[in-house]
Amino acid sequence: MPRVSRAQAVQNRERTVQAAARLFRERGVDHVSVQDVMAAVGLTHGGFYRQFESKEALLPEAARHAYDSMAARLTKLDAEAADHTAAQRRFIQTYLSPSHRDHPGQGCPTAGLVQDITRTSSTETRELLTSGVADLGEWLDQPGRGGLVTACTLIGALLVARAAAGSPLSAQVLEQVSTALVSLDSGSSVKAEDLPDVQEFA
Amino acid sequence: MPRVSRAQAVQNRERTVQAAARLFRERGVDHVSVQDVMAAVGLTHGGFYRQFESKEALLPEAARHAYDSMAARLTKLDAEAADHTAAQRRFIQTYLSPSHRDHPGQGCPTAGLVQDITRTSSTETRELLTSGVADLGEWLDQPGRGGLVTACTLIGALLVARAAAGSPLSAQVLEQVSTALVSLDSGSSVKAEDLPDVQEFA
DNA sequence: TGTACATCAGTGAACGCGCGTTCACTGATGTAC
DNA sequence: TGTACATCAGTGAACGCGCGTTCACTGATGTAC
Repeated sequence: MPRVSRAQAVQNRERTVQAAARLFRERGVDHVSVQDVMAAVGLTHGGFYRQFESKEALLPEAARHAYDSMAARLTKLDAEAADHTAAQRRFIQTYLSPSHRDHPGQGCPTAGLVQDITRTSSTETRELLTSGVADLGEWLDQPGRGGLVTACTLIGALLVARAAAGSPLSAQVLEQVSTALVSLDSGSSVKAEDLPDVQEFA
Repeated sequence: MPRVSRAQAVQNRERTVQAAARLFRERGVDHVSVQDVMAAVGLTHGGFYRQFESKEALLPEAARHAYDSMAARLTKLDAEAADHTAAQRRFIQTYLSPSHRDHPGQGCPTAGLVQDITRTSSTETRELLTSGVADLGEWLDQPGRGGLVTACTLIGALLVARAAAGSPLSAQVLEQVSTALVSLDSGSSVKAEDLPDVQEFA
């Protein structure tokens, strides 16, 4: 099996980063072993060190991958929506959907990695979060409501909804925050039932 | 040394829970060993199991301790402030202070433990977070702004500010969110410089 | 194009370490008389 | 109140396990001629 083509090796590396980006967000860095990541790509753990210096070195690459997906999502929303305000509204609804709560692996990198990034010594990784939040804040900016505030509200609500999963409070948080942000946005009161049925964040 | 009085043993147990409540919030459960907790109380690790069934059993007790402190803080704020609105304003300012950002050990249990509680299998612990957030939401409730939304905004802002510590964004988040929440509260624009100098959250 | 050799991606056993947990032991505390 | 004994909080060595990392090895790939 071993000694795979150069192209294959490069692809394996990319898939490893992608798997780590998902697993780290799902379980947190500490609950994902090198073996877990490699198994997710169909390889054994030993080969990991021919591609990465250490497990620690995976975090910045995984974070970059996750934040790139996030940026792509924002661009796509703008392309698909009627205008930026509509894109913002759609983003908020999707962000606060039960689906996003239940699938952190493909979800918001900030929500999935805050804790690990808070404790990492990797400046690079911390800067990824910082610019990711700043960019999201700009994208969410509205007259009368700073985008950074909206971003923090979304992140806090999602994290609380995840921790409270199983309790009625979880859905309640998603609904109340969604309603508050969207109605402020449109200037009119919007009921949770009227929101479009949002399936997947990723 | 061993065989300490009954009263001393009870006190040692309480101090152990207290130390865990601090350390878990500071570093996360996974980065705190049983030895760390016992050493913080001046004991050795072996004795731990005469007081607790396992390390896992510490989390609900630590969480309860932390949420009790939180509840006491809210009560105290109401007692000291002119009215509830003033207490709310003061809470928000303290919550979003650099001091609270830099000292998670005595700070908000939800912000400090969300990640660990999200992943725990302890229903008891999850319920502590759930009722803690619900209570805070009620306490923060205002006409025109659901308290749950405010609570999520505070939590999200604090977590982002912690992860971004060292970057200008960190202080920016604290200031912008504080200003947004307090000015909405009072109905007038309040500048960050005008906020009282808040030293400690705990 | 074909051949011989070097490279190196991936394998899987092994190592070292930290951590949760156990256990025999100690000796002051608490209790029974 | 005093005495003898049982209890048990705390000690520190030891165990087992998982995980990050290393390393000798394999054999297809890539390259030099």
